[in-house]
Amino acid sequence: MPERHVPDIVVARLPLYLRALSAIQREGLAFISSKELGERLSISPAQIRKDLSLFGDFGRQGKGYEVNALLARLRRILGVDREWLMVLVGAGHLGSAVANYTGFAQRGFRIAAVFDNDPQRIGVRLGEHVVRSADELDAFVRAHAIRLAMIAVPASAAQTVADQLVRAGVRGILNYAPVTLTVPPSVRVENIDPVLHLQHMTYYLSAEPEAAGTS
Amino acid sequence: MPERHVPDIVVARLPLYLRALSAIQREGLAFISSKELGERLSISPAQIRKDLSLFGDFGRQGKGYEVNALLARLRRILGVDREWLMVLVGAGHLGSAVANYTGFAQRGFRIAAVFDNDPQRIGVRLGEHVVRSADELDAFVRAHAIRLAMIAVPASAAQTVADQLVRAGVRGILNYAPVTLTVPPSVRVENIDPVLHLQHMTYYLSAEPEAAGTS
DNA sequence: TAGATTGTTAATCGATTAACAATC
DNA sequence: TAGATTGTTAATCGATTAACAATC
Repeated sequence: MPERHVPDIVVARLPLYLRALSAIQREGLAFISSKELGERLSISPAQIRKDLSLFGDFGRQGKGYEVNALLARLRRILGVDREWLMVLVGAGHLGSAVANYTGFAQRGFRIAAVFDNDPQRIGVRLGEHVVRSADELDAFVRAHAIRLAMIAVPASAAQTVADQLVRAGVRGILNYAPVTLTVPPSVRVENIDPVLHLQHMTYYLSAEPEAAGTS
Repeated sequence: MPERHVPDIVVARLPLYLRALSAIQREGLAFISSKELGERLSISPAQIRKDLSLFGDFGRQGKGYEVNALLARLRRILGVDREWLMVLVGAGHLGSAVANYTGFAQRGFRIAAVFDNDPQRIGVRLGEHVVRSADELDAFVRAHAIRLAMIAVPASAAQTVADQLVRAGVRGILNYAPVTLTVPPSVRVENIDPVLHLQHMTYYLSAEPEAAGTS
């Protein structure tokens, strides 16, 4: 019932809670306290309680949160209590891996079709898909009212693909290409660039030349 | 010379600056202002100036930042002004895609070897690698003083692999498995779980039942 | 009941932004 | 010079944490 302004940074943590709770459910635990959940996720118990309290009172004093109930509620909040259809654009090495990854369907994200503009790849079988021509992308997205897409094309082609997707009605893009996409404010983009993560880590692994001492 | 306490959130933005500046360099621009860089990245100019000023005075009033010089400096700050060797554990669909991705080597991250514990996969050619037995992992990491690793094994095996890597001396792990890893504080972990990003987006794409109006 | 843990408030902490003198 | 943009300070904004009454 509450559902006040939910900061985006809180929304970003909810899937993490969901993932951890799924594991806890598989372990057969019926209740979990914010303390223990926090330990598993390296998040403070206070933060977990505060985040969850934005959406209602799920906990029970003295016991913690009922795992099944909280899982169901989080799925509902995140909108993953149903199946989502996605299109995948790009059938190279990365696109192939994405198409073959079973984790999407397991968690409710089904790839409805895979597209590429390379004649060499069109028609090729990819897991349970046959790669389609990018020419069919617009019609397919419209026909199936697809709202989610994944881009796994080279950086040079990513913006063009994004423009096509947006025009066809896509509202969320998971972008694997190492470029910042420009889209209208009504469209959400999330980026995955593994090199960015590696560079983040090397900062800490590189002994800074001047700053030898810690203090 | 300055190099005061650098917040981690600033460190996380530096690779983004680096990536954008590389593109700007390819376009042939010699100078870029914080205003224009900010527009490309959807980051405020003030934030860019503040972030960069933590590391010194790179800019020139009236002109902006010299692209080449800033690029070189950022590479040095992040520790990517040299090549890093990595090991990749897991040679399934995802591991194969990672092994074949040319973007790592292009940006200075070289995969030195690929490991798997499935006899079916050991010995198989993967891009320029031949998959090795996981039994050799520890010795290899030590022999080559490897500090970075990527985990692309099933969730159920990820923690065990992480433990092995840490014992062998790895200091940074890029984890593709959808689990939270537990490692000593001296080891850094970055996670990539595409489903988490999708769930983040579906929150906004799902019309909340009760919150029909915007206000 | 005694013990444990929630939900929430207030305090703290940290990050972002606005503004502007300095200066290329 | 006039115009543009930096580096930096102070103000604002927002997020995290500590603490505790409420209560299962």
